[in-house]
Amino acid sequence: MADAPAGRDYRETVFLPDLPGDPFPLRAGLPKKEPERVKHWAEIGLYNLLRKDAAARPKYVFHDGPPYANGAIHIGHAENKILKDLVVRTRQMSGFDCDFVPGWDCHGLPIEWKVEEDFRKAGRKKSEVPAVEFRKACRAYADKWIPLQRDEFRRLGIEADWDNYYTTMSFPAEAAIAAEFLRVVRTGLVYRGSKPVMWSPVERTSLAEAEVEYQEKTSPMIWVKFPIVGVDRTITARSIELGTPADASADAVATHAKRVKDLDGASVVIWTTTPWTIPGNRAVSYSQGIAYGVYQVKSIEQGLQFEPWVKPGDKLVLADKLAEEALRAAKAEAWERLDRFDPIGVRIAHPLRGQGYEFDVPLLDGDHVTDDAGTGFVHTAPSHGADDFVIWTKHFGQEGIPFTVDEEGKLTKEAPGFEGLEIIQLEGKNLGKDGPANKAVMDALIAAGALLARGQLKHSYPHSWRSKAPLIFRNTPQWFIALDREFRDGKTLRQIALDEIERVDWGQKRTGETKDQNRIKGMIQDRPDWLISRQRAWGVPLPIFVKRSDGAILQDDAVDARIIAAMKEGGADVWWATPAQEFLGAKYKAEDFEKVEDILDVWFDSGSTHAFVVGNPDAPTRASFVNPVSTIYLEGSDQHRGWFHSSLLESCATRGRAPYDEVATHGFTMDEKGMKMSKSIGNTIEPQTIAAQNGIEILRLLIASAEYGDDLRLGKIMIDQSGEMYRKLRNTLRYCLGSLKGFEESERVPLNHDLPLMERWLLHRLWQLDRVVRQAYDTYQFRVALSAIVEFCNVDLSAFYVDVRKDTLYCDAPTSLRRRASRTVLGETFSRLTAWLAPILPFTAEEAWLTRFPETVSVHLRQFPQTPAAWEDDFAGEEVARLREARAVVTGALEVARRDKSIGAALEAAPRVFVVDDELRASLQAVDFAELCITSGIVIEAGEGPADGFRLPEVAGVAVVVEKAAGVKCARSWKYFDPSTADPRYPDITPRDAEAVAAWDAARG
RNA sequence: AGGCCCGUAGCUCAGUUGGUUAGAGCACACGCUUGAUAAGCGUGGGGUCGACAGUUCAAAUCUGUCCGGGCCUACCA
Repeated sequence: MADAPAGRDYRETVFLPDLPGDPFPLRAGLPKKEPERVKHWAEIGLYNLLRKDAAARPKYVFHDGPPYANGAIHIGHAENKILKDLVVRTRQMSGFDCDFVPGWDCHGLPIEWKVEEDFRKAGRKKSEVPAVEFRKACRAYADKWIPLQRDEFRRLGIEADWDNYYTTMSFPAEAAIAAEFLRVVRTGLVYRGSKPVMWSPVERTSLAEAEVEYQEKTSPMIWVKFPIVGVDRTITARSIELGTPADASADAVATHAKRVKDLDGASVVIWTTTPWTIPGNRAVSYSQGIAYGVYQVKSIEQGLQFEPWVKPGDKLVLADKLAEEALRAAKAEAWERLDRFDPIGVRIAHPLRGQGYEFDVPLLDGDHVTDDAGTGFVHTAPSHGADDFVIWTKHFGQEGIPFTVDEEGKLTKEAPGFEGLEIIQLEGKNLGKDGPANKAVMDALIAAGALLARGQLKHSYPHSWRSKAPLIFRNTPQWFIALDREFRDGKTLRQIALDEIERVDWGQKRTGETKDQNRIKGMIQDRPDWLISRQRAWGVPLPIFVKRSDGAILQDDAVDARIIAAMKEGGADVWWATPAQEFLGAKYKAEDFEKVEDILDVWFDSGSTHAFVVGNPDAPTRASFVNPVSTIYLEGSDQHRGWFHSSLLESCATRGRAPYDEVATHGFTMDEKGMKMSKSIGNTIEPQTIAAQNGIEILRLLIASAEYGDDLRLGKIMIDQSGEMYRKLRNTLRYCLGSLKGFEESERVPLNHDLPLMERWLLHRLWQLDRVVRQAYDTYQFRVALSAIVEFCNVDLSAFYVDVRKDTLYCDAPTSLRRRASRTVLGETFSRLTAWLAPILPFTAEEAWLTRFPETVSVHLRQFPQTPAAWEDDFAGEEVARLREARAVVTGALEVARRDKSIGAALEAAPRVFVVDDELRASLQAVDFAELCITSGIVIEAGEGPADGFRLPEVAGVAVVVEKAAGVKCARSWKYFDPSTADPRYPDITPRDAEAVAAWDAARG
């Protein structure tokens, strides 16, 4: 072959990066390939291999917050689980053992509703279905969804212990949740109080806000007088300053005297549309922001067909803005404003004083009071309204809130004079209409002379969405966990929780962001006691007995142990299915105790998962949870009031510490305009759709590149952009694979400063990138890592290193040191890129890795490669940066020449480069600058260069004049060269190419 | 309605303690290449930093008000 004819086609001698059979095509076919890979990982038991591999490493616990076992997963679930997967995978590859046990939350209303509906369709009311049967149906419902969701999560590429997931409804979990509650009971924090809830007398049940619908209803409205019975001398700011209990100045005495005179016989007037709540009245609220006056009636309207209740001379206290309206309703004709009214120190009586309502009624300052309607004073019945309850408990705690209404909506003996009266009619054709309670109360008020006026009002009123009957607010006994009761080293639960919030890293240690910490802190600071009892069916009971004689909770280890043991065997159902005496044993008599039948707030369930899933902190459930370096929770930012919150309180109550060391949050998925996704608007995007159309890695990449702490925007443009990013990354891996084709260990060169500058520089870049990527992954800032990787691939590799080195890679002989160095360093690059990308692109990284190393098991069993400190090479870094600046002037000049049509490809040029600076000129001369500029030749000269030379304003002292390359075009490398230098055997190619072809020919005989 | 948070090029993001003409990648336009080719390279256009007011010699950066958006304020998870 030595005498190869001129005009030979050298293409076969060029080391092009195409791969035989193209095992790693640019067109990835992700939608089809991803599910196959998931199946493969399951088959080889990758998860167990990961555990085995990492068994000896430090532990890092990621505790999965359980999604609700109901319905197909949506895009929010996908973001959540993908972010978790990113953390788990990066921890695992950063030298830790990061075991991930996924879980499901199973109890709660949504399933209860669904099951209730199913029973109703079958013609059975919930009240007719035995509790155990009903619960069994709920369990079956959750059980149906778990495997479906699990498969959807696996499709997202989430690596987890999918065969050993946890649920909050497994028997051991239910027993553990009950046991956790009993632990809290032992702290003394659990107490029985009460709270008004939305109640449907017709259905005899409480309702959730979501079960309530608002409809028009006509109600009576009444203005009621609360007589003023005393005016105390007030303590002014000035007297406090002077240290005297009351202002004793002569002026103050006179002012007080006038005040007493003005208010003598006066009444504070309230307005309400629920007369039946008057027996429950315990306070009147006012607002400091409203101006009030004392009004005296001068005359009443004449010619009325009835005698109004108001009389000339009556003194009424009203908000100035609403006084006229109230006085007109009372049929007053003329009145006089005697004075402004100051509520401080005024004592008033219940309007039914003398009939069992002997107490004074305090005047309370409340933010909820407005002067938009009514009288500016708000009738406050803590049993019958949320605002009422809040303002009352703020001043007086749980004391003194009466139970004036029973579960049928009848007034009780705590409403003297009205016992047994129905608020709403429960039967007959008037079902849902007002019962006799309203009229009876109004009659009593009239008889007491306390009614000022009345009328009728059509307004929006809550109704049950099922029975359509009107609802009432009813005070019911409930169980609470106290936040401000000292229990552990003299600290309260609130204090311990706040201390733990300081200890935990909410991002302030990782990124300096304090918003999550502030948010949870604010919530814990402000929240009321934890209401933990619910009158529902699908949950874990409060497994306690209350002594009838004194209301104390029975605390007996033997009883508790029997309850827990039974639940471990038979689940929470045993609480309903087992006679109380069996739990109580021989020591107690069942009839002496009330068995609590409420269920626990489902937040208590999820707040207890740390106890039975990871065994926080001293009873780890797996070897991989022993002595963790750190325990992290990561959820949507709504969980500040959800899981983060309940877990914190539960664990602080039972263990005195938060169950986590780190918390990270993510925002919500929005549409492309940043608007909330909703089915009714039709702007939702399903993860299943992205998986089927684009491949789930496109979504993973999108999430990894986002600032996930903020809301995530999702639309076609973003998905397309992510697809482009994917293509670039994949093509980079593909090019590496092609360039490394047939690489053998013997070809490897030592990685030291004897390498060519380009390779020294590339190693230096990898060293830099290594630091950025590690630091970013350590702080869960995936976008920082990814953008550094992408920029490296685009700017350093594709546009520079590879572009320059193509000539070497394609045309040098295999023995060329330059080519060997390049391939060795590209191997290191490939090694790092596949590792760094593996958490984000688990499918593609695996595909690339196994394409190069088919004998290995999985890229995911790797660690992020250690990068030797010796790769740091500031000289190479700075030198190449200078060379690239000069190169930018050359490419700029070539672009001008191209526009002139004087050249096409860069190889057609041989520019002259004028460099003023001696040092820079020396740098250019120290390397093959033509190679860097991908030109066939280059001339470096000293000086400013000609005036019409090409210059860039940002690169001073460099000018370029483009000249066409001399000689002939090499038939192999397409470089222009002097044919007189050619090897006679290969006259049409450069000597370098001739050497390579000779070797190629020799290898093939 | 309140509490907390977000708002920099078409898109995703950088912008150190306030300090020169506000950056990157992608997208877009034009050109080159046709040996990364349903690829690769180069050049270029594009931003009153949500709006307004203030503090300052100087504001994307600090303060206030407003606008737009989100989460929370559920016997929802």
